[in-house]
Amino acid sequence: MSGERRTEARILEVASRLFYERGYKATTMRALAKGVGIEASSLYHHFSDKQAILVRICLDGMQGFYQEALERIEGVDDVRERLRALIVWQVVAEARHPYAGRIADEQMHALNPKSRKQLIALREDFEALIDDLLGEGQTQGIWHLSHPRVIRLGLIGMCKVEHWYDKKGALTAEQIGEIYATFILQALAYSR
Amino acid sequence: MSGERRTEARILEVASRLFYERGYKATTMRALAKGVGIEASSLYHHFSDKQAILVRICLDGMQGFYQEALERIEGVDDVRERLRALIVWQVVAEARHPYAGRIADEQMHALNPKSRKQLIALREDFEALIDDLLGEGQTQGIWHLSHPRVIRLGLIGMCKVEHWYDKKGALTAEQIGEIYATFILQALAYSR
DNA sequence: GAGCTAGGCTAACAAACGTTAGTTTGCGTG
DNA sequence: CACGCAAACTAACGTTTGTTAGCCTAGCTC
Repeated sequence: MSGERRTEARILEVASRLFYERGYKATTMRALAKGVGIEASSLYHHFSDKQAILVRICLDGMQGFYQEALERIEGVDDVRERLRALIVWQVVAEARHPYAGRIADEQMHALNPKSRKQLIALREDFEALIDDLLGEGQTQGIWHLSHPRVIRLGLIGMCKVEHWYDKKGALTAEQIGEIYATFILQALAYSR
Repeated sequence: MSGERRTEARILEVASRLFYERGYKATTMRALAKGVGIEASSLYHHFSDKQAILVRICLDGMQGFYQEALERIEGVDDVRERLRALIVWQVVAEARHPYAGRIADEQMHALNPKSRKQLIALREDFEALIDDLLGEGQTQGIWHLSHPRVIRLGLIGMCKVEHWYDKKGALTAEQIGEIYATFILQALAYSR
């Protein structure tokens, strides 16, 4: 049985789901262990403590999200297409790594200060990506926003589909992302 | 000192803030009591148990929100203006009753099944309001949406400003709501 | 085959938790 | 003034929680 090298991955998987469904504090180590199929004390062979599990989920998730965001706009020249790519990616990312995004949002208070700072920094990096993009469009005369930051916050809020997105629904995450991207670009095109 | 008839209101106030900041489970009755300025056991003179406090916050908040939503569109004829009113109200409501909206979203898992059902029903009533509105605009030929439900979900997500709205910021909640309403109506006008 | 390690187990601890019991205090009313 | 009640208190309860200690076993290495 010890050939199963996946225990750590399974812990992260189950923990993500439970932290998402019940919250960090309300998820007990015993419940987590039961979900994985081992005893609570065995969790400590893979993680130093409960906090370390949360840190891994939040930081690894956010790091990967930001990294792929960069990759997806690399080499794309048109401002509109870069923005479209980022919007689609936000939606797709939530579908691909379910729970991680919302945990990072909602369980941030449960993180130790150091990790929380890192997480906030990563999020701000991503936000800066969008702010820059909105600024570029502005200087290029593609749109005219009097409150770009408020719009940016709205865009990000719009893309938080995790709490209703259904894998078995009629639309894929890509399709939903495209719908939002088109919607947003339409509004931007006629902004003043 | 018993002339202070506000203890119950203060409990709800402090509990809202703590449930929002730390989550329901992570908020202890002792911490709540300390915030109010009484002992933990004294909380049980005002509420039967911890759960009852959460129920009050979620259900009363949602009930009030839905009620005023109805009032705000009553007598408004133009579809676009009704939608604008609902969008502004969503933003304003979060600023007026801080925490309540996000608690209802995030701590729903901590609610007993019965109250959870009631809360979901209220939320669905509100969502139906927007769906109807979007449908009306469609039949009147004001916009053409191929996926109105997805758009509705996006609109609601956009209005969740509670986690960044700043009372002392440059913009009032009304102003932010107007910005979003204008943005959304612009996108709708050119949708196909 | 001896010995090490990874990864599981059982049992237990100390702290923290929601809640209850019983008491005290001060105000308003008959 | 006696009484009832609202609202606070102190003290304690039983449970749950994160975590630790110590033991066992299978598989790999020398």
